[in-house]
Amino acid sequence: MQRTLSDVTYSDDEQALAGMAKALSHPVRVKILRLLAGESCCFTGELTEVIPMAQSTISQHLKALLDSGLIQGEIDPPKVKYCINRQNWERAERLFGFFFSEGCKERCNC
Amino acid sequence: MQRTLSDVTYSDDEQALAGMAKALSHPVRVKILRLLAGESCCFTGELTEVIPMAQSTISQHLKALLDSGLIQGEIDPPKVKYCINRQNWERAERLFGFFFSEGCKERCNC
DNA sequence: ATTATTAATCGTATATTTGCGATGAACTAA
DNA sequence: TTAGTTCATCGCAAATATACGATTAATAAT
Repeated sequence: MQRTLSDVTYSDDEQALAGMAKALSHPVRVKILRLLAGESCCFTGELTEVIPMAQSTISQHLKALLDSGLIQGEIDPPKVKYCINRQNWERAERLFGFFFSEGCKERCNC
Repeated sequence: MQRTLSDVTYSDDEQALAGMAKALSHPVRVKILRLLAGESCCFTGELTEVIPMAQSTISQHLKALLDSGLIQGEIDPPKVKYCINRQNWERAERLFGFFFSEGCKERCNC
């Protein structure tokens, strides 16, 4: 993308929050996270049984979640067990919690 | 096993959370929200002074934030004052808070 | 009226995302 | 070995997102 103007700079928190939000910005990824987090750790195969999407598409979304750090994969041949990454999950919880709680305080006179 | 594609259904919460996350999925929108929420309500013009992006681009991002419901606009000719929409902001706070707190409880044995 | 200011919208170019089927890689079981 | 299972990756097409400059609309001030 063309960037002829001076580049915008972002704080670490802004980038981290946007990155986490991007991982959550597709409903099927929210659904996958709920399945992984709420019930138990899942294998990819179980996800394809629950979500009517091509296996390759689900694998792509899992990769996006892996890249965000919100989940981790554990090889258990021939399957792969995906789990919530507790550390990053809690970091995301803090980031979003702080973002929403600190925003729009008494100074915002709308 | 072949299955019928393109018929994934999502709950209201899944769609709402993904929609809010999408609004937060670009760092400049996070920055705009922080400016609107943290300091004071801003006019668009003040944003263009702080963020080195074309006015049309910032206007596009503001429109995305408007569509998400996280902000609202108040016409104050010839300017437009954008503010956090408290109601939807708090809804987003609850949605994200619940999502992260309910996920990955004791059942998740990773 | 004319001019200035402000912000939305239009048109365009490019980048990214999304989804699928096909294929490949790694491992197991026979 | 051969065949089967599981999941990642490739290649492609379509949709969406991003960013810009130019233009338009609305209003205020002169």
